[in-house]
Amino acid sequence: MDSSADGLLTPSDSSETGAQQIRDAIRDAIVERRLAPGTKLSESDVGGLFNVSRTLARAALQALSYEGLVSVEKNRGAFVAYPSPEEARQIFAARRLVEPGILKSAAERINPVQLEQLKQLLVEEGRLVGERGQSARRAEIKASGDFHLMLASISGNLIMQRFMEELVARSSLVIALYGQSSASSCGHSEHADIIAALERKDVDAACGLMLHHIAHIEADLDLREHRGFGLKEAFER
Amino acid sequence: MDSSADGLLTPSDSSETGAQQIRDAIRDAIVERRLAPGTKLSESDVGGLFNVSRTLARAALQALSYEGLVSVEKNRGAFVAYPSPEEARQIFAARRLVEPGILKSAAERINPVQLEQLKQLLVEEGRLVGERGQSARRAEIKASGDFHLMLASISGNLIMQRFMEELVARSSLVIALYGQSSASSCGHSEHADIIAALERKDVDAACGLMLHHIAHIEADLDLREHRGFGLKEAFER
DNA sequence: GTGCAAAAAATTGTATACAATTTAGCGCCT
DNA sequence: AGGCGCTAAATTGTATACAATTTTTTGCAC
Repeated sequence: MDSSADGLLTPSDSSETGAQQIRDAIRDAIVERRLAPGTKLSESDVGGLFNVSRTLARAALQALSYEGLVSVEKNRGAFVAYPSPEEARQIFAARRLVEPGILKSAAERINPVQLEQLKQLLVEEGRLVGERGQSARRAEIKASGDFHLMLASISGNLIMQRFMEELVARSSLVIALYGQSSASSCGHSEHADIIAALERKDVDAACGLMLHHIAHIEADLDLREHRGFGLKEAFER
Repeated sequence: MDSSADGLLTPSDSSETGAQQIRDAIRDAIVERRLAPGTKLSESDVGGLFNVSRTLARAALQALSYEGLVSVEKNRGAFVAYPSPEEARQIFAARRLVEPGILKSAAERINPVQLEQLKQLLVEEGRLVGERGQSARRAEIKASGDFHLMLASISGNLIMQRFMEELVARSSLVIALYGQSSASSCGHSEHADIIAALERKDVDAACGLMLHHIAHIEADLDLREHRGFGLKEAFER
């Protein structure tokens, strides 16, 4: 099993092949938290790692910066994004703003096959919650996001789908930084509730549950300013 | 007077200076419809035009492709995006989904100064509607978009603001392709109505007016498939 | 040992060079 | 005249080379 659930329906970007693969690989590493926020991503290192020139490495990094997963600072290089608390709040505000609408749209268009796929995703997610180990944890993170992404896919709007991809990926970073309960799966049953509401065509309830779900994730965050002390502050008292 | 209203609050991208400027220049050209959809943007030409190497030209084009304003096809080059009718529908669906939420958020946070700026934007827009000539038309297009962008800026959410920038820019392309009444200003008074509702704190009314406004713009579109015949079809009857 | 300054090393910014692919032109055949 | 295949030109994909900037190291004074 590899990156798996990209089988949703990738926009088929059509641009250069090389940089694309690198971008995707790095993105996966960031989203699955194998790369910690703030990590330096030097062009030479990235290029060397994938056996390509700096040109492609740079293009990949550049692409990731447009998605907000990497921040490139002029003349200093690229780093895995380190979203500020304020940025974190805005990411979740955006999700609250957008996801009910996506859900509503998805509810109008969903067909039995898609509903089945959604449920399938859910049991997969449930299975991973049970399993133990780093690898399962990573897969669980991905699966949890894939639920939201699948809804966006069902909504049939590619633009919103891409936007959600960005938001979900960035959410992963935020949770990595500010999440408290290590179990990111706290919302697994909530996914089930949303599907149930969807199945009985109760759109309003589904939207309410979605908002509740997002709020729940956000409630697990500790968004006080500079929680990681700056080394000086850490020893000042 | 130059590109003017970038004074809103540009996210200050921080990446490379060179490519940025080129990207912005080309984006302006696309949004103001000096570059028609489908126009080929060869890397050499772009580079030559701005006196930089292909490297920077390519980076700029790449950046624009992430915004959906340029479509780059592998081994074939970059073209000013030519959104399909379906894509056009999705762009406006996204706006319907997102703009009421942004407006609501803006209404909660707006202060008198911002309200004044918004009104200022409106009179500026009104002035341009009256003027005649290509240059005024372009400025009017920009001003019309700036209204929506300013609301996003007031909402205080940088992520939604950037998303709206993308949507507004792409809308301009859609209107260029499928718009019927040449006057894109048909919705000028509607902007005023929205501000009026905003001023009397009637959020629901404002949202309703916004939806009406977007629907109004969309209603001016002729989204039948391949309205521009393919040269063969054009002479077949 | 600490602090500062200059030099060296490393890294990014940009241009150029070469390889791969597509597009256009040309001749030839039917 | 019209279509087919080949060659040449143009264009993109990728790597490398050089310039500019930042970071680290080194050396010296205190």
